[in-house]
Amino acid sequence: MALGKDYATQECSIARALEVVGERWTLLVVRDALYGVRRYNDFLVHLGIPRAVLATRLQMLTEEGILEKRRYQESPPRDEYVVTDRGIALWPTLRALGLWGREHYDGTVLRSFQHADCGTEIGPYGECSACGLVVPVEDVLMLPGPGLDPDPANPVSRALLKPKRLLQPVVVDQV
Amino acid sequence: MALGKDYATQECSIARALEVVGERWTLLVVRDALYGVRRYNDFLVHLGIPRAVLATRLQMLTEEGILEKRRYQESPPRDEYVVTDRGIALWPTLRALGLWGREHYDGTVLRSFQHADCGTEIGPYGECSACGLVVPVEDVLMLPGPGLDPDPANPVSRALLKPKRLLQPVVVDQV
DNA sequence: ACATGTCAGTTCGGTGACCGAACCGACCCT
DNA sequence: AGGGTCGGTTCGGTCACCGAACTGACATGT
Repeated sequence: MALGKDYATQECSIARALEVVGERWTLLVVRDALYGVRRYNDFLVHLGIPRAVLATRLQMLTEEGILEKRRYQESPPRDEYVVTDRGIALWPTLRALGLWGREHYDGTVLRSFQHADCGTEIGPYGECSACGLVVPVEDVLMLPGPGLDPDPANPVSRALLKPKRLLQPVVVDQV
Repeated sequence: MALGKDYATQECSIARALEVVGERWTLLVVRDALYGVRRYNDFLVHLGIPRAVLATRLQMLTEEGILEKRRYQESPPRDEYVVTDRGIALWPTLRALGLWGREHYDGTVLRSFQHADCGTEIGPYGECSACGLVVPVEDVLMLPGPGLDPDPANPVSRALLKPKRLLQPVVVDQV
């Protein structure tokens, strides 16, 4: 994890988790992967992250089994990074964190997440209160909220304005 | 947040949250606060964190309204840091993160969390399946699991072996 | 009176993670 | 041949974090 070493003295699952996803940018990369971002350049544009840091994070997340590197064309060779089950399992954490940030800092809805089957807003543990179950991530519908810039500069942000289910690859229209 | 600046280009509640609690050690300090740790020295001993970093984090968390500094004796003047509602609201995030770490890395239960009223293990939505409700943090009973060292070196870890409710101040026995 | 100990920090020198910008190689198109 | 894209790597500078030492206010023991 970030800086120096690990949380050596800790005997704690939270500390163990933070050793893997606690570094700067890491959770945002996973978030984007859940949103359907898959390509190096799309992560780069959407996150505004230094190139070297992105390369390091993608490699580390791949080694940890959170992303999977997959060749999608041969010439020129191009790989995409697809989120695995282990990465998908981080959704409740990201959802809880997002709700906390919205509640205590944003004060407005930037994105809303609904159960695709019934339209109910997803709760802090990724559950649908109406159906009383944890909604599978692929059944979560992401919609832009009123607080979101309706005309962002970069094409990935623009592609993420369309309502879409999580995990569905994002389609970036070429200019 | 960690390093340099913020996540400037992001319009996202998750990024906003990480600007506040995304730095190294920060979430572990909040975790300890929820466990009932309140004093500088207890945080220091339990976390094994550099003193300067702890001082910075406590000040920042206080400014952000996640902890509250409170004088508990006058001579010598001593303050304790008590978690506020805003900090308590991070419990679902920490719970989700801990479950992920346990599931994917630890493979054993280090601490278990039960509904104090009925002894049922808290579910993945923070709910008590027996009572059918989301358990308020003060009604969560924390118990040591089989994976936890039964005789830790430092007195704070030892005090946290006793079953106790979250938020209840931890009692460290002097030697 | 004086030494010793505790608590809550601050100070300091060294290391290394992160930053932005430039560069690189493989491939494509014209 | 020239220019553009994609997915990186390299590089110098800055800043966060690291551990250890120091400080000051107070309490305790003799």
